[in-house]
Amino acid sequence: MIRPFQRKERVLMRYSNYFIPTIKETPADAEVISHKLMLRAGMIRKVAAGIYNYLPLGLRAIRKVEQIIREEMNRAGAIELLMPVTTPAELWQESGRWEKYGKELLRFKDRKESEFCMGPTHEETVTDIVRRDVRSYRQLPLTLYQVQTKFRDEIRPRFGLMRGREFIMKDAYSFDVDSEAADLSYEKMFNAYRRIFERCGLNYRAVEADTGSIGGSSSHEFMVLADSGEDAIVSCSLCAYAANMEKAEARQVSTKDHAEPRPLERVATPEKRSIEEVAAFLNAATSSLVKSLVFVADDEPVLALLRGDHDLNEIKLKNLLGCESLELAPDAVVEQVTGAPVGFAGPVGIDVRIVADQTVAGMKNFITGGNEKDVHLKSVNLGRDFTVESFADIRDVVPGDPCPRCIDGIMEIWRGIEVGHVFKLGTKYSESLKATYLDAGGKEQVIVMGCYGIGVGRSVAACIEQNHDKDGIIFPIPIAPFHCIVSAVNAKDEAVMAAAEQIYSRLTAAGVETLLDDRDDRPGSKFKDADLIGIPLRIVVGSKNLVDGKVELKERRSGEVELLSIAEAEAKVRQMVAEALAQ
RNA sequence: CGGGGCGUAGCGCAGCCUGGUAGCGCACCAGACUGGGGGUCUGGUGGUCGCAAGUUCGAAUCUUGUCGCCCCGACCA
Repeated sequence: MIRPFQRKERVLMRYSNYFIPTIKETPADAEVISHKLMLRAGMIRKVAAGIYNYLPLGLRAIRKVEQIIREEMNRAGAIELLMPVTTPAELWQESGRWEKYGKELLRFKDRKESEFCMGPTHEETVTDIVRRDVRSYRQLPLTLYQVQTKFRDEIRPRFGLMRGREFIMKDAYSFDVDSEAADLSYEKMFNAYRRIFERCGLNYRAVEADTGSIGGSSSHEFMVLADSGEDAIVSCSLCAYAANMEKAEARQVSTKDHAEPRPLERVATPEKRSIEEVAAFLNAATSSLVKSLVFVADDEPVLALLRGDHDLNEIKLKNLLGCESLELAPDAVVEQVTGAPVGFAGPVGIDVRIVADQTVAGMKNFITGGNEKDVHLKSVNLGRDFTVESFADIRDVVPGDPCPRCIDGIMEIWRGIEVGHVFKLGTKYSESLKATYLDAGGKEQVIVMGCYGIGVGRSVAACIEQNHDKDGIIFPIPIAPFHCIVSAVNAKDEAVMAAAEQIYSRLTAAGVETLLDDRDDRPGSKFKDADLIGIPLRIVVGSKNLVDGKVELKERRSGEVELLSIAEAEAKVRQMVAEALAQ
């Protein structure tokens, strides 16, 4: 039915006409706070594992983040385009990733049996664009970006938007004439990222990251600090050094044990397998033990040694060994290599490559496994009892380690959510896909690339992890779905509704994104909803105060309530929003 | 991929062990009262018990298979 005269009324963002299906009870399968709150606040709904509907409120928050990203990308000189989700297999075969990417890559065939995949990232596609139409150094540098849905068939999607299979990502790619120019592009993007996460109101750290299988010279991750974060990051208490745990350097501790070597001793340790068990049984500190781990590196067994209280860092070990695959050896291999069941491995009298953490180099008279069931060795010493092929940093940093960069700094460990990642790619894709240009001398050169991602939905989730209380979400104004909610306490009171609508209209006209809660509900439920969905500012219009021409202004974060005249309240809201958006 | 668990109304769950008319709370609809922090009462709507096969006079309940989901681990960006 067409009711043209209701058009104006429809334009009002009335809660009663809008769609914010909030729920009181916490859904059973949500683990982290952001997931719970996004479901409860009616922002998202699950469609399948790791796949979500973005409901209006959730979409508005996502759009806010996207908008900030676009503004900062554009400011940094990047240019927006849009690439398809569907990518033909040929491009991926050309780069070699069709085989390498594994099961995360969702593959499918069209009716003609041609193979495609859902893009988990777009290096291939964007490089294809550039190689077709960029010929000359005059066309460089060039940075292209898009905001697009990605699909990665994660083994275990979890935590709502935090680790979904389908997710919205901003990905940018830079193209430069040489690595020096590429460094400049990288720096521009790095700075743009700082601005983006600052504008989003996130408490984050930019940390050095391992470049992993993608290669390239350097990489930084932007980590939002949160206890629920899936990544461990370390930072120095004094200087600017910060890195992902995978990458964080452990400085060689110069504590050298000068004790005289004692004679090697065999001790019975029945059923004592773990470091803790052995240490307790022999009444020794875990740090006086040496942990021996058997790994299989490209089918070859390797023994890795660590001080008992340290953890192995597989990335570092993998980089040290320079192998393609690395995994902890299965029990059968351990038994074959050591001649003993798991739990009694040691370096003495063993015939495989031995690498050790640098900390081990300074140890004397330590305890190791005896390569025999229920036997450990005491007073084991390097050189005399066994030799190590190489010493290197192959352990995880632990809290209190000295900083690798400054003199007095101490390492601290945090949990973080990776919301952004910047990479110097080098020529990995431009080489395999033959993206080249002619330099000023007319000589063909390979383009040097960089890539830069931001998880948009994940940023919203991370924001909620950092901004909530027992009542719900507390959105920072820049990414709030609405800046202000006008609650008409008694929706049946005409004076109240009229005043609320006027406030709503004036705020909206002034650029304040406002939601009018006109629902005929009890005040309690309306307040609970407003708190839950996290609108930063709330104006409450009630009949009692309205008689004196007053309304209530409440700030969600502080809980501060002020009784103000309508004009004052409007002015204050406008000012607060303007200030928050001014950055 | 290995281990564990769960699929019963929109949501949260009970019933299953010991087979015999499918239940509770919330939500939803109607009405009344109520009206500044998820209110009360009355009456109602809604489920082929994930799906399939089997055992049985009879299956939500027992058996097998299958699909989906969740958790831990391995793996991965």
